[in-house]
Amino acid sequence: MDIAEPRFTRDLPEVRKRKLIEATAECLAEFGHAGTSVRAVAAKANVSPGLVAHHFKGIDELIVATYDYVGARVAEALTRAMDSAPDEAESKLRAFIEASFKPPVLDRDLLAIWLSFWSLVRRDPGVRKVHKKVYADYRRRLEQLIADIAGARRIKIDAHLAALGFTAMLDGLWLELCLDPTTFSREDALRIAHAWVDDLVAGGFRALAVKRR
Amino acid sequence: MDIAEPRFTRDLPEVRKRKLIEATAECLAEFGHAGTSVRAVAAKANVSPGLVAHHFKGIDELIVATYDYVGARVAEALTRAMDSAPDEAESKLRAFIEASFKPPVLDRDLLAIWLSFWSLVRRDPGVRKVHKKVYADYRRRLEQLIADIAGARRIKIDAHLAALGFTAMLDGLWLELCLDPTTFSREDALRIAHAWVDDLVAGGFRALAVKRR
DNA sequence: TCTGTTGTTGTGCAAATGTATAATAGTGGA
DNA sequence: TCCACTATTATACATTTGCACAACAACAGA
Repeated sequence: MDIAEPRFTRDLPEVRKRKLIEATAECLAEFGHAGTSVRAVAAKANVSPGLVAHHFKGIDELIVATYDYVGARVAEALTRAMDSAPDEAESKLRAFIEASFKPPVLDRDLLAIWLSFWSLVRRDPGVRKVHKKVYADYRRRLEQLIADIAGARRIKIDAHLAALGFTAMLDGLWLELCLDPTTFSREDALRIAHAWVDDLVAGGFRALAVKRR
Repeated sequence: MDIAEPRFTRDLPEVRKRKLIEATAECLAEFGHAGTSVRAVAAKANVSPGLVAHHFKGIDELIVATYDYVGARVAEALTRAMDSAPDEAESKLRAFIEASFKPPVLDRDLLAIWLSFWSLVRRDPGVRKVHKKVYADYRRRLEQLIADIAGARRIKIDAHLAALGFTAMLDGLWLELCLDPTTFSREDALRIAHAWVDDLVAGGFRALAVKRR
């Protein structure tokens, strides 16, 4: 008669870790950095607080893991957008822009995670390393696209500097749009970013032509 | 004989508040958002914890006040730079750029304060209001400069959109430079920003020419 | 010199936090 | 069916947090 219903289910460490990471993401989105504690995450994941300590050293490590996880999903979304675009640099760059300003990239919840992570960058060398790597990858892809576009059109440009400026602009627009979607719109951001590409294609940014690094 | 040395000195509310605000700024810079509590601030300011509660409702209100205070100092620094430039829009814009990428604006400590503030924007309507105002002012000034530059050269451009893109780029560069000064340099950021102005002056950004808002 | 105002202290307390620990019980393999 | 492994729970404990309170004392005005 008594179907012994298990008081808890046992998961492979990787599975449980992923669940905890997802719970952390929810906590950061819902309560912010200040409200995201080991206990809050445990409650959100319906497990005991001790379990979090069993899998992660502390809340900081959990936030880093969350950044890793969510960051990979963002990179995926961007890659998918580029892959489904025609096999031509400009189209891919524009697909990248489009993907940058719609979910899952344009997402208030994502910003909360990013903010928490950024606040850890300064004090934790390991975090700094992860951040460096993620952004280097991010920029390398854009730099390549920009170099391809310029190369095909015989435009002389320091693709490295151009990519720095372009990513900074995308980041800034993304940040502001997540923080306060009422000041300007998705469409404004898209127009601005596409205009930058128009300018690149038209041979603008001549001041960045000289390679000097 | 006994020179009664006062156990504490009495300050006017405004003076004491400023001291607490400065202590908060130091805490945010030193310990980050997580390590900035009422007690930490009190210790940094050499006062009792109770005093903080006497002047501010809680740590959040203190962080907002700190953002207000520091934000005003930043705006001051930028204004001073523009005022000491020749009375011509392009010169002023370039002075603005130069000031943006050197202390006290380019400052790791400042970023810590900004990050804390940003993390409050989402949940607190009052904070959101302050943020909106600060950024609106910031953009209005740049928009005016851009409009002046374009107007003097008979260049058709949507100054509003252009200012949005330009501020986003400055913010992105500033953010990245504060987070990790090793990926690229102050000089890189300056070149990129100045190149944007070069492009504007040369009549670039034709895609933003159509006013459509 | 006295007195009222209020900035300031010091302390206490309940709640929340991180971490450690022993005990428990799912789960796969023998 | 039993056993070993370990994911998981439950609990405890020392700290830290925000908040509240009463008492104190600096300072200005009379």
